[in-house]
Amino acid sequence: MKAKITLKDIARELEVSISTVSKALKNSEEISRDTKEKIQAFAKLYNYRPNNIAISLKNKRTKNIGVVIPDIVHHFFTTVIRGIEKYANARGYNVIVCSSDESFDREVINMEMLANGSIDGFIMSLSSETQKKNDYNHLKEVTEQGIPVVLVDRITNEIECDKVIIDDQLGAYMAAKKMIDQGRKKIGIITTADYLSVSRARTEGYKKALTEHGIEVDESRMLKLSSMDMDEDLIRDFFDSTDLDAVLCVNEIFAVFSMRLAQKRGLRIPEDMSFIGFTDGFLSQYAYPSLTVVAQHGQKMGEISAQMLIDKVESEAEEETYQTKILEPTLVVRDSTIN
Amino acid sequence: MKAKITLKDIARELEVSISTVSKALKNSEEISRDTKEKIQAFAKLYNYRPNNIAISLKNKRTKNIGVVIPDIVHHFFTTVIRGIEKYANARGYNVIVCSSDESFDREVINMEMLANGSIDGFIMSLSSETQKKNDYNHLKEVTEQGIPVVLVDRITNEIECDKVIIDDQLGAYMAAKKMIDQGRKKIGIITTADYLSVSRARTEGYKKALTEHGIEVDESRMLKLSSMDMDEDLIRDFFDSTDLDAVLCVNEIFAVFSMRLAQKRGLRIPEDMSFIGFTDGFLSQYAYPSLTVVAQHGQKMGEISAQMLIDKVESEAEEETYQTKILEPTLVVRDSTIN
DNA sequence: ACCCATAACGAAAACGGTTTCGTGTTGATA
DNA sequence: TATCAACACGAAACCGTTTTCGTTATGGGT
Repeated sequence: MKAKITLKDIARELEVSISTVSKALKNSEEISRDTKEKIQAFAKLYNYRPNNIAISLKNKRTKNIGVVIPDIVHHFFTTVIRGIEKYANARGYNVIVCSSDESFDREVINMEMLANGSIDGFIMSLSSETQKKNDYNHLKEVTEQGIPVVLVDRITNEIECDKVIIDDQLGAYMAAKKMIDQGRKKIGIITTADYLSVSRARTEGYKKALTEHGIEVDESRMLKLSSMDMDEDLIRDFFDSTDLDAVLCVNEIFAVFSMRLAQKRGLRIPEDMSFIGFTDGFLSQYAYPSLTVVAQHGQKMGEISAQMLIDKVESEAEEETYQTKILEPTLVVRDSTIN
Repeated sequence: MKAKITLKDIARELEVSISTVSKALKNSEEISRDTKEKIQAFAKLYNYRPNNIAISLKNKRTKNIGVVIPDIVHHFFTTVIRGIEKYANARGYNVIVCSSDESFDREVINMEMLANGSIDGFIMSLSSETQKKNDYNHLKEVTEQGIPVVLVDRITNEIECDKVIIDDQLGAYMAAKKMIDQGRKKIGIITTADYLSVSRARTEGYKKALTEHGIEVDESRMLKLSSMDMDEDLIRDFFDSTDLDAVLCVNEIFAVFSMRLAQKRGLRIPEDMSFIGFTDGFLSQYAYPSLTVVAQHGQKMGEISAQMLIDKVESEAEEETYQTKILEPTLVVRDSTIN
């Protein structure tokens, strides 16, 4: 086991000072050709690498960014992470991932763990519990310390910071309109409670599309689940008690499960009933029939978030200007809708 | 913006020395009751938190663990990450996630980025390119520096370190046997090239089950894709040219896609053809029909890896003993097989 | 009055770098 | 020969902690 070599080791071995070694390795003009070559050769030979921690302490820059998301396993969030990771790595940053598991407490704990020097900034998506409690003091504390934050997808207006979202309302509108254009009249929606920013927006888009096209919004056609977790019984009851010819779902799991329910009842998809979900994941692609979805471009959102964050981290400027980037969703048409 | 407060700030403000503040905050017996109370109150008031980076530099311990995996979006790996993150967090560690994207170069770069003090140890799953090249010098360098490594799922015998895998051969054996017990005779397998440790083991398990039950292994019933990426055309050709009544697939995507192909050809599942995949993800649960799978218990694997790593990191002992933990897979029977 | 243990605190080194500011040695110039 | 710039390098501060090892008082014991 050969231990890591430090500047001090090189200095001792070559009988020069630490500063000389440091400068030589940075190819400083201050050091003579001979000395530089000697030191650089020695460093190469012993595979010298500067200690990141020491550099972080000196620069007060860690080149780490903290990512706090509600769920690592959910497809959408994994694509966001991939986007963040990809962009961040390209700029020499590492990504520390923490899952809040939709829990307020875990979100707070994770942020506190990271906020004491471990990271240069946060990218986060609020846990459902946080959105429900509407308590953002942990975010306020962090921003007040001057740590940049980018909120992505699940955001709040209570915090002033950069934000990246897709236009959920437009996405739902596009989906509902697609169904309307296909002649559907009895369009249902399976969504979650309104405290989730994205669900609220999607529900609004759905309503807007209906009213704009002269279809009355019927509350009995709207199922609001209490969380993003699957509740098979509630969905079953909903299908039993409601007469529908199209269903919009706020995620792909609800949609695919609903399709199976419909199929088991002998309905043909999309002839008898059409389906559209949110999130363009494997489930949608490989479901049978394949699912038409509103694609959220998670990877793109991740990349943009990372870019906004790193730009802010590296900008000297003290300007307190924040922007909200709104991406346009895309309707990916597959076999669960006509056409 | 209230900047972070340091020991020095407290010391200056209270007109004591830095050492006194440090000791007082650790409730050292050396410091008088009065002084401690005063300092602790002040620290609480100004919300003092020690700087992690400084502590890391001092202790040569970061409380970070580096995770390098081939793909963040793949369901199995996300469950592994979740397990790691869950366990690590409970023990006060953070998780730095890097994706190698199945690329050797990215794997090397990521490890080098992290190996210079940023982490206390690695948990990794080899990229397919690495397994193909069979080049593990980057791992050797890291272990030689005394950085603990735990390999998970995609492992190699070339490196001595702790390992966590599931018994892939057994998993495939169980799956094939299930099909045989149901009277299937023409059992195919869709797998990937043998350089992937897991695929090799699965193929062996499949062969073993067949030969043990008097079924001849027919190479024409074995499709070996060059990578984990979906190749729709090759699978289509395979189905066109091969007479099968059951198919084992090394992941759930291959399986679900294959099921759709079979369905499109008018075959009934599981009556005419049965399917079993690996990885118990959403796809398997919500496919139609739902897919029987060999569950790999990714989260459990992650937790165990994290435990092994952290135990090693925190153990003073210089013992060079490594263990390989082999988990048993579970067959999750659903509707793509009879029963 | 002297010795010494003890309590309470501070100085300083250390972790591994970066960077500013000397400083001693050249050689050229006036 | 005195002056001075340029060159090549070293000393030391600094980032924020922890920790060892003093160093003062104070008071008790004799």
